[in-house]
Amino acid sequence: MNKYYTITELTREFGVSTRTLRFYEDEGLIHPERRGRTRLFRPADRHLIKEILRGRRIGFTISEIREIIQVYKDPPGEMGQLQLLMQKVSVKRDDLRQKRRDIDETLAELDNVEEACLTRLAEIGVGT
Amino acid sequence: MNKYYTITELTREFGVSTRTLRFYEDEGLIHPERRGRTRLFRPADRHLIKEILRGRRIGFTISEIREIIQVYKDPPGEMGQLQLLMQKVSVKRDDLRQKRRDIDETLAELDNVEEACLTRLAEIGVGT
DNA sequence: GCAAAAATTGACTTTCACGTAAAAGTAAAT
DNA sequence: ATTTACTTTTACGTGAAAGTCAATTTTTGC
Repeated sequence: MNKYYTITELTREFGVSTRTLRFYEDEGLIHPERRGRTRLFRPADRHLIKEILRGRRIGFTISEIREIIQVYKDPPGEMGQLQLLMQKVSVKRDDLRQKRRDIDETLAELDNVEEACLTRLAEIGVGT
Repeated sequence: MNKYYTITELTREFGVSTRTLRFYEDEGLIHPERRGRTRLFRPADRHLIKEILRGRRIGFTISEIREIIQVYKDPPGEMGQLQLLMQKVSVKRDDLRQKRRDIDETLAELDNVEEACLTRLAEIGVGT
């Protein structure tokens, strides 16, 4: 069996264009197999794409995403590299925590906006 | 009294360039006063900049930020506009919630990365 | 086995959010 | 009065992440 996905199956599933997936391949994020020139995506590729898009949603750059993926494939063996990586992880973590605070604050603001809207609607509604 | 801020004071406080603040003015996000040609920022401007940067951190575009700011200055008076706005708010909210999930998942992943690093370090440390 | 649909490559274009350089005006301090 | 530190406008440049277009293959359905 060993299911394969075509490129358009995946573009439909994830709502991205073929150009995007090819771009990710060019950037070395994914390595779909080939039958001739045609790309064949395996479940592993599909999973990777999921992770890529998640990274994208929270604002990681392509190279940041690439870096994370690299770690999984081949964790650095050298001491210095490892320490550097851990530093980066720590920075990223702080960054993400800040983002979460930002999101919470913005969500609260959106609540305000909504309430203001409802009030307005009520006013208008009464006047009609 | 009525404190004014110079542009560089604010760039230092927020870690952005003058170009950035001027750009935000060009984009209609802020409207600092002028003494001659020189910009004078009031506390209100400073506060707005804070909000803009928060929006930026979570990936809002300039026009999305502009939209939110607009609502505060001048909530739409027309019914249709209001409903449209509320729809947008609802979409944004969903978007932000998704982002928060993404962040949580990524934080968990970073924990894994870190642990893998620590394990590696221990291995190497022993071998030395 | 042949047409239609789908996939490929390559080059060019676009959008966003500023960066950068140039040339000149201001303002306070020495 | 001159230096020093900012500030201004104008205008072109840039990098990331794709979008678009065109000209070929390749695959699939019948």
